[in-house]
Amino acid sequence: MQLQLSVCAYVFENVPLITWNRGAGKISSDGCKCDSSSGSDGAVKPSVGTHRGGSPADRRARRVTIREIADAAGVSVSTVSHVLNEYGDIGPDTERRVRQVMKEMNYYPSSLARRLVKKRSYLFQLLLFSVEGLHHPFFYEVTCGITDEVEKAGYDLLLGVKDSDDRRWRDSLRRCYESKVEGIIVMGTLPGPELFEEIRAGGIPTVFIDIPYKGPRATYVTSDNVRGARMATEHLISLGHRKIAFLDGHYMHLPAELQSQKEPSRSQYIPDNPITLWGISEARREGYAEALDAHDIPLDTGLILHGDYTKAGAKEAVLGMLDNHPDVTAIFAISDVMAIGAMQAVRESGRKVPKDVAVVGYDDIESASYVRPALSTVKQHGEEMGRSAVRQILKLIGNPGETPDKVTLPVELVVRESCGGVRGL
Amino acid sequence: MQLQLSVCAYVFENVPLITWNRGAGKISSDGCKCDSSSGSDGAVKPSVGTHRGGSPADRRARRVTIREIADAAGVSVSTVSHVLNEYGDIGPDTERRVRQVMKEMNYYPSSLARRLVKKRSYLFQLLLFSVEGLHHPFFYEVTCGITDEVEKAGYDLLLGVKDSDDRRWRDSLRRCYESKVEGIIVMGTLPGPELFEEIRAGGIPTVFIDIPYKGPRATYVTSDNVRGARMATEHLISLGHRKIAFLDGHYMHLPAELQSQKEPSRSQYIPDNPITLWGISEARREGYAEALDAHDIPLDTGLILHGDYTKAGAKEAVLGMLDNHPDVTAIFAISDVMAIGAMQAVRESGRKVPKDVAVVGYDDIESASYVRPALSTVKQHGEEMGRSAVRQILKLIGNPGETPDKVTLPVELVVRESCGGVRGL
DNA sequence: TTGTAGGCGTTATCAA
DNA sequence: TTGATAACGCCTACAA
Repeated sequence: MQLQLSVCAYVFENVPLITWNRGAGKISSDGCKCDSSSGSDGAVKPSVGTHRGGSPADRRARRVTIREIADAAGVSVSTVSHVLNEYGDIGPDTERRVRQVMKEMNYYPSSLARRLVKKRSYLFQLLLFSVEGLHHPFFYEVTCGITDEVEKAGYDLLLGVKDSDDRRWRDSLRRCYESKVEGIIVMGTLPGPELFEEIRAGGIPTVFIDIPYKGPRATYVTSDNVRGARMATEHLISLGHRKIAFLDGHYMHLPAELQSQKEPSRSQYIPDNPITLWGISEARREGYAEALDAHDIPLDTGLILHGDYTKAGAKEAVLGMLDNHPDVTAIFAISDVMAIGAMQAVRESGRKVPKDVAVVGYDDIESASYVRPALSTVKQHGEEMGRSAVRQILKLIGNPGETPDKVTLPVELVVRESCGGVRGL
Repeated sequence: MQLQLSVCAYVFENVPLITWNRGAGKISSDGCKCDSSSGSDGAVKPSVGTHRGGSPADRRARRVTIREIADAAGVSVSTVSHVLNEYGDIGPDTERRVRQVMKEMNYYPSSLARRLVKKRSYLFQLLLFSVEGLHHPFFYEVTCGITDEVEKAGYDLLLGVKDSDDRRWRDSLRRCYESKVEGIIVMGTLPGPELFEEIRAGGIPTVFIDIPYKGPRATYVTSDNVRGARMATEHLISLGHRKIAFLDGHYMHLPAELQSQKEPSRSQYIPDNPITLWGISEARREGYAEALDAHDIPLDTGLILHGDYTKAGAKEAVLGMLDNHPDVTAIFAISDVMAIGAMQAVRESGRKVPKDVAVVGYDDIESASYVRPALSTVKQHGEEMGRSAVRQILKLIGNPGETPDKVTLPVELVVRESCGGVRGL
């Protein structure tokens, strides 16, 4: 009863009868607009002759326009527009009256019209390329960061999710062009390198998240993957491990000639090259290699595994390795999901985590703190990455001409139980 | 080199010089539009006099318009429009020529303009209310389902995420009104019951996900929470348990007079009432009660705990209960996160899962299969819920007048290890 | 301080 | 089969 009452009160307050009457085809009690059938025009102000009858397929509720507000308030449309946009050049009582009418008539200016006339869409597009059955590790966090920042900047955010192996990704871009979005944020596993070319040709400011591509109007934000991997590896080293396996995911979409190289060197990262391609996978391997190098541990390519970013893939890879390299005492996986698969493999081989084999992951997904032993890992700041991506787009828009450099966010080593380093060795 | 080449090829193919030239302020080689400074008009067709100089702040790349296509192709705008919308009443060579020009000039029709004139936004809004530090259990899946279905229907999706305790949620709705979105999908933990009233007053077709509210233009999709809870509980019963605790989350935003009742009865679910409020929490408790009832097990209110949907809250609640009711042999938690907290509590109390205390959760989050013992749980079909939500909106739009009934999707009991029911007792 | 008029890039309605 | 023209709802000079 309580609730019922308040609902009614609300309706009466915000949906004035004048509107209802119009919608129902009755005679309007104010203003000057009449149905096309009735020619009587006894209104106070005839105003300009742009009035016409209701549109044909008008089954949905009529929307109030600025003109109606103007008529009802007895002022011109520009006056209404000026109070709407707070020009501050409208007389106080005029403004009051206009605002009053707007509220009474439940008026919301059409951003569609506004955008058209302003020649700006105030729209960003978030494009997520997802792999079937594989959660993006921090889509949720990134999304929260993006939406918040986008809203603060006065933009709206369009969301699109596409399967990475869906060949129709060009449609998504076409929609971006038709919507005239002012910026694009791309994340996930790309459907292919052609996307870069398309983005480049499109010319819309684009920020990639965790995808190292820099073009004329495109840049990226990522976290310090080299450092994160190095921290993880060095932590293991500090715990006394020297035979440390590296559990890789898969290669990014690199040009063919780079893909074939199994061991890309740091030199492939060419900051001056407008098209820079260097996957996070490579970055983390680099960090791993750096750590080993710094401690004079030779890099054994036999200890570099590929888990395809899945739990099952990781499990299989680790099981195989444990056979060939029974002396391995630690595994650094570049994703938590693979780390969890690795832990299962270790156990299935009859060993214990972390006593026999220590494991460190990457991402700090929710599960990392739930599994037992709790997974040590490298935490990225997803929300901040999202916020940062939006800020980069804003820069790209405000400063065409110069492309901001990539943003590298700090990471954090989260030591839990799986590396055996909580207290002493 | 390979890549470099293809990029260049692409640029040349799709961004014809004519456009570049214009952008650079040089003389256009075709068409009839000139810079405001130059008055020479030696074009083929003078066409209508709507030409004006470049807009003031035109630092961004000029967008090609339908008029320019028309001029370049030597036809009228309506002809281009007809080609664009496939009216099928254009001569084959005219059409070919127009299409050719569109491709050459890299033309993408403005959906902004189209939407304005069509008086339809082709926009849906997804509104997620998120609680700080609490992931929605299947936001990812739901989102995938929604985006796919939305795109199929020819709509675009606007995304907004708001903190549940953010008082500014009305802003999000205002933006919906200004964008003239045709439908809203709401999910998460609502900031308060006033939202229902606002949604109702707004009159935009709305579908809630897992929030049981039905109004004049609003309905909801959920999964069969009563059945899911009943299945989970009965599974426990079939395993021989009779002292089964129920680990609740918290109450939905119910009207005050309902909130005070600690034990809402089924009768509160009134399908005929336009405003139906019944949280998933209540539904699952109902299923739990049904199961007990069907097996003549008395419901002990002392076994109903509140974990506040967090791991820590659940842990604390279970720890307390284990003290007071040491005879409890099973726990049914209405979220996996709480189930995981419960398992930790059980262990900390010196008991084993599932030997001493069996645990079943709800949601089937990723972690459920990662924890040990792997968590038995009730799986909901998030993606399908998303798809379904979109379809309901489509119905609501196509059929104003009648509001489709709520959609209840089936659930699945996933038996893993935590209930001890994998093989025998 | 307020009003008039033109235009944003489409589609729709007629007319040719 | 094609073309001219009036909206769509708003913003913005410029005029009064």
